[in-house]
Amino acid sequence: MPVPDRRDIRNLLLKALSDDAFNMLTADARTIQLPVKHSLVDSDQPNEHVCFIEEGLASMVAANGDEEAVEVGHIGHEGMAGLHVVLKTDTTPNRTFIQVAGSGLQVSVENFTGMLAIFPAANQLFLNYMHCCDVQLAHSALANGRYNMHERLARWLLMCHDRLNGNGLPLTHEFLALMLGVRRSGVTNELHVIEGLGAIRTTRGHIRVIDRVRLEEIAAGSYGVPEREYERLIGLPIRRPATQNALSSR
Amino acid sequence: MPVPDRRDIRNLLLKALSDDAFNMLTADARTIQLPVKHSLVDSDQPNEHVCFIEEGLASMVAANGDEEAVEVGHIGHEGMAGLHVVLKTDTTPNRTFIQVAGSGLQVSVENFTGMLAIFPAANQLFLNYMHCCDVQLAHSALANGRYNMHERLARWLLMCHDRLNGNGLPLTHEFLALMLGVRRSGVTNELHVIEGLGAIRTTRGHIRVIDRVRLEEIAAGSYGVPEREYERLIGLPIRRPATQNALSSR
DNA sequence: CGATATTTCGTCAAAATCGTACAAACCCCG
DNA sequence: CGGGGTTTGTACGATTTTGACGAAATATCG
Repeated sequence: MPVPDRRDIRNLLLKALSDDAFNMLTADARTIQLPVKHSLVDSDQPNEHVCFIEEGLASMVAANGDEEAVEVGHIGHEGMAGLHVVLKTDTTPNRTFIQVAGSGLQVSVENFTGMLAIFPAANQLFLNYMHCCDVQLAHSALANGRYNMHERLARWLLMCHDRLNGNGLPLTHEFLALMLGVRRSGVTNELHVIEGLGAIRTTRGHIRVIDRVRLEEIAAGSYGVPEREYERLIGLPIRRPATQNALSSR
Repeated sequence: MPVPDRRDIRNLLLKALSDDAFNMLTADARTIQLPVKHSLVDSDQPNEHVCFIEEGLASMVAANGDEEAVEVGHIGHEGMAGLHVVLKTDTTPNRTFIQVAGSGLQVSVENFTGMLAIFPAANQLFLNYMHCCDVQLAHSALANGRYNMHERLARWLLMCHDRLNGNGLPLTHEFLALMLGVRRSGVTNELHVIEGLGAIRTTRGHIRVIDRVRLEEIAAGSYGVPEREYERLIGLPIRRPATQNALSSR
């Protein structure tokens, strides 16, 4: 599929690029569909492309020799998959794959790094984004270490809400459990609690945010620092406006 | 204090630099003592220097508006404090400070970034180190999310052991608790268990590793991935040889 | 429509961890 | 030697999370 017109681009990083850099990058790009579980970066495998998410959600997951894994990075229309190529590193032990189906712009690694070499401002933009991801990683560790399921779940829902259109999040409890590294029925319980507090409404395979302010209260300090850093350095808002009782827009 | 002779340098990143890059960097550098709690990077404050650790240990800690904090990065003679300047980012929300007293080479940010601009190989070295720190961050999140105190404590001791000379680690339970984000007396209990397994011996304010192999078994999959990535990309060993019953060398 | 797979709900006892508190052991300094 | 601060050992109940299971509800597809 062809690249959409520049004005229709959703990806914030692409929006932040200069016209010249954008044109060079997209000369070689194409729009691809991103079905659930589609792999964007495999563990310890060089990847041929990076992918700018236009719609949907990807997760970066750290895993190891045991079967253990947790999500450490959240990527939506504000970011890209394959960030390690910004550091000119060929592979990474982390995996990245699609969690909520969508679409994205696929660019070859050569073209991407070539563009970075020519446009210093673009290179700096991606270094800034790299830094934001570092902060997000650090705060994933903080959340996992110091907050309980209640707050972590709210944090996770907020991060999804920031990165998806509308207020409906197509997520199963199973998936949330996998990402948070907790037991599935623990997620079920906590979702009920959060629903009882009036922040969300759940139906099978679907969670709707109805009071974002409340959700931010629940997440407490576990949410916010990486998001503010993104806005400071990239210059575009990532956090959604705090709509209360948004019973509209699915 | 003056910079030591190149051959006496302990820092692995400095060792990996070319002579020219090293000379440029150290023309402006000086050796400084690093007492416990000495701050190397403050939260959201631009720093004037970066610091290459020669001896001792620093921690990068993520914190937020609540009083919550955990260690997310471990820095010893294999690394440097102030890594975000490699990305040309002026500030970071994370703090970095000394945990085990030692010494390091202090270099001004201007000189450091100037050196990076002139020597592409050096720039790539630090990008590689950046990537290693990312992996470490990710695995801090993994450890916090999926491993219990027992394994996390062993992981932490191994990371200290890698970065300090000898087998003695000058650490109090209180400090370990702070870093791991757990209760102090929980650390006490677990240390007893690990001591009972014959991996360490503890005295007041001091932990001695006596069976590293055992310690690695205890840490299970929580330890190892970031270390292997470092060795792959930097080309120098970070993990200590597995000495059993090392009742020698303090 | 009916069969099948997926997703959700709920419950139990057990384990891990926490919060708090206090006493004992230890070290340093005067 | 003796005081004062630091570090460690230990205890208690409370809270959180787990592991394992089966039943109920809902989607999907032929």
